[in-house]
Amino acid sequence: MKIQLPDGSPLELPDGATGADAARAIGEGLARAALGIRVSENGTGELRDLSAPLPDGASIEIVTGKSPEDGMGPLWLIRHDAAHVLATAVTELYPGVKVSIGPPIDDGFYYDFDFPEGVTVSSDDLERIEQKMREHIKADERFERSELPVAEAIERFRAEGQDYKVELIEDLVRDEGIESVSLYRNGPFTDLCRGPHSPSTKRIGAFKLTSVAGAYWRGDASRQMLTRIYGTAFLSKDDLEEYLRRLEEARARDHRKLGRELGLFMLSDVAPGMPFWLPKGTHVWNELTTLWRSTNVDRGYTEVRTPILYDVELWKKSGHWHVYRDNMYFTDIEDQPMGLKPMNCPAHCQIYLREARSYRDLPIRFAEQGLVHRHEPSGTLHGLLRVRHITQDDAHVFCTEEQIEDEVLRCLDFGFHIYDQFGFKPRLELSTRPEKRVGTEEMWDKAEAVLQGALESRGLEYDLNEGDGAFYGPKIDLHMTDTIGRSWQLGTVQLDYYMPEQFELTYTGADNAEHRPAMIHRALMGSFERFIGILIEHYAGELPLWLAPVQAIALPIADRHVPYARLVANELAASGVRVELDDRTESVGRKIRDAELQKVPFMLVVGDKEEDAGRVAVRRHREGDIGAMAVSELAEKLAAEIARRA
RNA sequence: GCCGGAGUAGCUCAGGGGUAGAGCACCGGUUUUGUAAACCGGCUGUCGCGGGUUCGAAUCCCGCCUCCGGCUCCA
Repeated sequence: MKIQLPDGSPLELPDGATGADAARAIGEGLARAALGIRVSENGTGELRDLSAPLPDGASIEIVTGKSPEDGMGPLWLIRHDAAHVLATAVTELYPGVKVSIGPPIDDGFYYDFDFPEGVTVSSDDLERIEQKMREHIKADERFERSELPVAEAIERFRAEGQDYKVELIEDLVRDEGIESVSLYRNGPFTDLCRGPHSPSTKRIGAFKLTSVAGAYWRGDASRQMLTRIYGTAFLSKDDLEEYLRRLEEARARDHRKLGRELGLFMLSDVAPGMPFWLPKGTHVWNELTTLWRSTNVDRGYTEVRTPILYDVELWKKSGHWHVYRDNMYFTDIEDQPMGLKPMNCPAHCQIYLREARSYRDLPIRFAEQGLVHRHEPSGTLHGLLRVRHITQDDAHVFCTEEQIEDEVLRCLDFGFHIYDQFGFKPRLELSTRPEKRVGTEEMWDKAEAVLQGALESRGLEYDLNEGDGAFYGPKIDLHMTDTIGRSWQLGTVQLDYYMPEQFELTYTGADNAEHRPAMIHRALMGSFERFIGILIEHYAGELPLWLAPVQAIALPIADRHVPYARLVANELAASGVRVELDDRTESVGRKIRDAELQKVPFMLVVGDKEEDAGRVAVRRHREGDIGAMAVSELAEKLAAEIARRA
């Protein structure tokens, strides 16, 4: 048989030859380094076991530690291996444990177990499990693949009490009509597994179990809670250490830690999920508000303010009572049931309804820094990134059918304009019609086409999230990741045909007939809370000058320089700079250190020399001394930089 | 909400049935400082909350709250 190598050259092999044979035919070194093989038949490549026979005429590529990862590469293989070794160790250490699934993931792998009644595993147990895993890796056990008819496989796993495996096979039979399954054995452990695997356990260069967590079987909250053990594996010890070091650094950028250290906000047991904004954090918030307000004016929005508490009848009409009640807070006022708003749309509809609207008025764009409350489950709260008190940079655009496309594009462009300001590169997601929805198929066809068209007309990459739209319309979401890679939705642009219907919004057309406007719901930053949280992590607390709570601090060298330092501070303040004065009786080294730790962009050191010359010695955060300049020159420079929002 | 872990001074953390500790912060004093921590002294606590066991509980047990990591949810 003949196969083709990546450089296009052919390789002749005996019939029935395997990937391992091919590697050996190319070279002993390659054979030793080989972890897997990528086999392409008819153009589609697939990662396979080295032990699998090669099809005649295929193109192959031996996967080694140096191969690109590209979705499924060397790391995928050894992490998959490591998951099996983890299950091997756990089944040995905990007799009676049931195994479920254990895939490789972005940064490592996990395996989900159902431990016998009364057995709990905590992070204290990980070391013991790692020890056992090391034994199996040291023993360099081979991964051996075998196939078994479905009936036999079910019988086997049932006999072993491995109910989850039985369920998996039964589902594979039902959904894919398979007749046999593949099993992989390494040492004493055999697992139902599609593969592929590297040749043996020793290929796992370095690994570490990282955490224990709960996870529902099949991601279904109504089913058994399993114990998930997370780990990570790399080809070398150095890679592992580098990864752990990066994780450590990432923790230092955590907005919750920085928020406390920099005095931006606080959280308290007396109001879980509802941040308190400290004076410094409030400056950040206010700067963002100024940006928000001016850009909304620039783009034709008018600002409104609406109540946060409404008669429950409104929520019944809007549909929230039916679909969103569990996420809302209710109270009675003089026996009248009221609900705190979880969204601003019904409020903006009330304003729309206040007067008769003409097609000449459209589009009408109401923007509000809208305060909504949502009952987020207690276990999901997370600093500023998941809160119950949410201040949205919300807006609703009421427009005609013909205006929708243009308005959607304007929303997106507006969003990118804001994100550019911070150097954010959001990941885009298009969510389409969910199973539970309102409106006609034609409406959905058009709405989805409009959103997709908007993305494509801007040449934007996006992930399609089928069936995940709002019940009233599809949406485009803007996502950012936090410091350890968790994805958070910030902005959203949604097309809504439902709310105008519910509230009977109308406008008079050129034909003098009544028409129904469409509604675009959009929040671009998403919420101030979440946006600032991401902002803090993005900048690692080193906010750009215009956002920095304290933009400059005057540092007198000795007490006798305090009056001059105060003069300097006053002059800067008069130019609109947020400036402080450190008049403590401390060494200048101490004052600098404290200002550096507070990440103050400009430190202004003043002593005899500066006072005599009417100048300040300027020190830039992290850069150090950048030389002396006249106070007026500095004031001008800072004011200009702040105005540019650079 | 679910699973696991944690909660001791403002912060970071030690202690683990018998008088509550350290460093930093804070306060007082001395030093008057030239680009990342001057020196000396002092203060600081419902050991998350409630109940129980005990002669005695921060420590053991039960319930609750909050936080952390996941999962579900949200989007």
